[in-house]
This record gives sequence, C-alpha cells and structure tokens, in this order.
Amino acid sequence: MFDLSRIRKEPVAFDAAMARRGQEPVAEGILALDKDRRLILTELQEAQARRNEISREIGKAKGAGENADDLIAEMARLKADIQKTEEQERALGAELQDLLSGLPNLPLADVPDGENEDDNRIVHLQGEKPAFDFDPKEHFDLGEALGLMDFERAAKMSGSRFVVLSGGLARLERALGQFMLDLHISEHGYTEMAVPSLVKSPALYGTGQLPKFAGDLFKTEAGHWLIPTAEVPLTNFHADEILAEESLPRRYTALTPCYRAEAGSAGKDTRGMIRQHQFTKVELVSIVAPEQSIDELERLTSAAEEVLKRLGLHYRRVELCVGDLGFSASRTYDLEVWLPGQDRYREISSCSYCGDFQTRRMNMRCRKKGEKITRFPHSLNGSGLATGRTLVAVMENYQQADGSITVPEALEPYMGGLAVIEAR
RNA sequence: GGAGGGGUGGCAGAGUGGUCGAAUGCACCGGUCUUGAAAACCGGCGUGGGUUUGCGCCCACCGCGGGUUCGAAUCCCGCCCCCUCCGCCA
Repeated sequence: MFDLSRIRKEPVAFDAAMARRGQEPVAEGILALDKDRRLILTELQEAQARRNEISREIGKAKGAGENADDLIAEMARLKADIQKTEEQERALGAELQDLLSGLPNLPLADVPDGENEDDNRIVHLQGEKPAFDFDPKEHFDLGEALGLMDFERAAKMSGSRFVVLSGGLARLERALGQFMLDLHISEHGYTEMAVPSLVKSPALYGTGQLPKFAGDLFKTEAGHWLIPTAEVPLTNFHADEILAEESLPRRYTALTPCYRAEAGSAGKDTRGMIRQHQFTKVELVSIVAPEQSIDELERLTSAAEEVLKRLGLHYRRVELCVGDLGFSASRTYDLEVWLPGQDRYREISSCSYCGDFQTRRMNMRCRKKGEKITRFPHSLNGSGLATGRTLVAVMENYQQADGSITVPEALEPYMGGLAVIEAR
C-alpha cells in the first residue's frame, strides 16, 4: 500500500519503479481518481457542516418554542444530497483502494534488474560441497529406503503433497525446529511466540497475501484461512497499534505449520518433501524504526545463515532480481542450500525487507516519546529456516553409503543419544 | 451450542436523544514554587481526513455495519469480541 502524497509528489519516478516490476503506468489514473474523490469529499463535508449547523438551529428554535418547519424542510433536501454524495465518495474511495491494494511493493533502487530467478545475483557462498565416494541419493529415496518417510500412506489420507515421517526422521525434524528456535531466542534476540495457524482476512490483507493471492491459500468453511507462513500472525501481532518507538526493534520468532495450496505448481517438485501443502517453518519477523531497516535485513539474514553454518551445510546467498521479488518485498535475499542428491541449490530461506508496505496495510504505527507525529515502522521477515527443506538438506548432505544418515553435531542435544538414523 | 451481562480516550470510569470528541480521577508532558526532589498549584494532553502560505476552519470516529430521528455514545436491527452460568470437549 502506498502513500498517495508520495505518488502525487513523484508520479514519474513511481511509474518508473513500477515498470521495473513489469507494471503498467498507474500514477496518472490514481491521481485523477484521487483528485475526483477529494473534490467530492470536500463537497460532502461542506454539506455535513451545513447539516450540523441546521441541526443546532433546530434545537435552538425548538428550545425557544419557535417554528422550525423551514429548517426541517431544508434538512430533508440536504439529507438526500448528502446520501448521494456519500455514495459517490464511497465508490471512488473503493475504486482507489482496489487499485492501490493490488500494487506490489517497489524495489529498492539497487535491486538488480531481471525477469526471473536466472537473473538473481549471487552474493556469497559459505562452505563447500561435500565429497562423496558414492552416488548421493535424493532424500525421498533415502527416506523410503529407511522406512521412515511415507508418501503413499499420506496420500491415502490427504492426497498428494503430504508426507508422514516416523521414528528417527520425525524426531530429526522436531530437533531441527527446537534447535533453530533455541538459537534465535538465545543468541539473536528474538522473542519466541506461539501463534494461531488460522487467521481472518484482514490479517492476510495486512501482510499482502490478500486480495491478490487467495488462490494460493486454504480457507475453512467457517471463514478462516490457514496461514501460509508465520509471517502473517507475527507481523499482524501489532496491527492497528501505535508502538512506542523506544520499544523497537521488536523481533519475533515462531515455529508453526504452514499451509499452501500450491495452485499453479502442478508438475513441479512432485516427488519428495520439497513442495508440500503442509510444512513446518521457523519464521523470523522484525519490526524496526525506518532508519534501521536496511541494517536489519543483514542482521536477519545472518541469523538465518547461522542455522546453516551450525548444521555444516553448504549454501549460497542470492539477491533476488526485481522480477523474482515477492509482492510485499523491496529487497529479498534467498538462502539456497546445496542438495547433493539433486545436484543443485534449493531455496531454504527467503529474507525480505518490506519497508512500510505491510505496516501501512495493517495500520501499525510508531511514535517517539513526547512527540505527536506517528509514522510507519518497517517490517522484515525471513525463514530461519523451513524445517522440512532443512530435513531434506541434512539427509542428502549427511547420507552414508549404506543409506543411513549421520546426525549433525549441533542437533545431538535434541536427539536423545541417536547419532545415526538407520533402517531397523 | 443455550441463557444472561458487557464493549466509551494510555488506564479507570461518568454519560441513556440536543454545542458530547465526550465529565472526573490516574498516568503522561510543560510551567510556577524548591538548593534539588516530592507535594501543591496552573496549563496541556485521542486518531484519521479535507481545506488553507499560515493562524485556523471543517468532517468523521464512543467494538463493526445498517436503521429510526430535524438531531444518536445514548433508541432499534445484524455481526464481531469479552465476561458469567449451563452443555460439550483436548
């Protein structure tokens, strides 16, 4: 969501930035609509002022026992007028709102140009690809051979894109989640949160999934939506609030299930755990003062990277080009972990700087002590990490020739003495 | 799910048809007094929007949305949320 005064001030720059994201020019149309609306609004408010005035006069006249018929007649006319103008104003306002709420966030100026993920820029690499003296397998072959990863039975109950983990693998995924949460709360200053997995529409509007991406989400008969990421409840936690600026930054983390309809990804990643309708993820959300937000993206991304480092996983950080940016993001770093079984890097975290795009949508503001003006804090979010995909990465990188999986050292405290996951 | 009660400014809490954006208290901010602080006293103190060079003027908002009325925080209807009791339940 954008500040109209910003578009008013720099319509050309606005359209130019939108054009980088492949958007048609909209500034002119928006400004014309806004101008019309303000004209009508002024008209409406003048009529309302007159109405209030007459109302007072009627009160006075009646109090004095005088006749007020003329005034009441004028009021009747005015009332019809107000109703009509009100409808016009509402229609224009709704049109404007629709237009604005469908626009994606603007990329920062130095985000690289590009169409799609092929144009993303590699920022740095960490670690090295592990060497194998055998052909490394993909995680689903390993998991099924171990008898601890069952897609067939999951499909029987739930359809495609679900999995049942058991034994050591179920525990390994749980260990990953606990490990990540503990790391973020004890070393990165995040506050652990336990949040709802079901939310109502305004929350999804706030973070930007609605109105445009309803098709990617699951909805219940009672009208709730299943969260596609904990970014939604964590960021909306302070929706409609005015935060004391001294209380910023606020850093929240949560381990939640995430649900995605994966509409439009038929045929993509159909095997294995890479793309599921349900997965768990540790999410990081930061709410910060506008001046701190660029630095915070580095901080947040580093926090996510630390998980991969401690697990001894080789990965790279890439910066998304404008064409690959999500709807609400101004800059995004993806962390891509090396998967030897797949012989390629796969996204395991996505860390985004959203500026005031989301906080405007959810009307979250902040204010310095003693000051009158409020402003919009900036929001950031990132996976720290997706535990399902991290499980995949651990399996493929720590596999042995016999198909067993060595447990990474960092997870030992969470595995109850289990050092190797093997078929029993 | 059933019955009842309730949602007012940062908090507490008045207000049940006519200058009510809303008494009062607390909290907070500024000032006087004081060596300093406290107390006391004085003043200020919601949000969003329109308009104006500016002072300012105006509009909307008392959970949300409709309605009645010349006029609604106040009356009526629907929805949401909270509390109490009952039922059910991890």
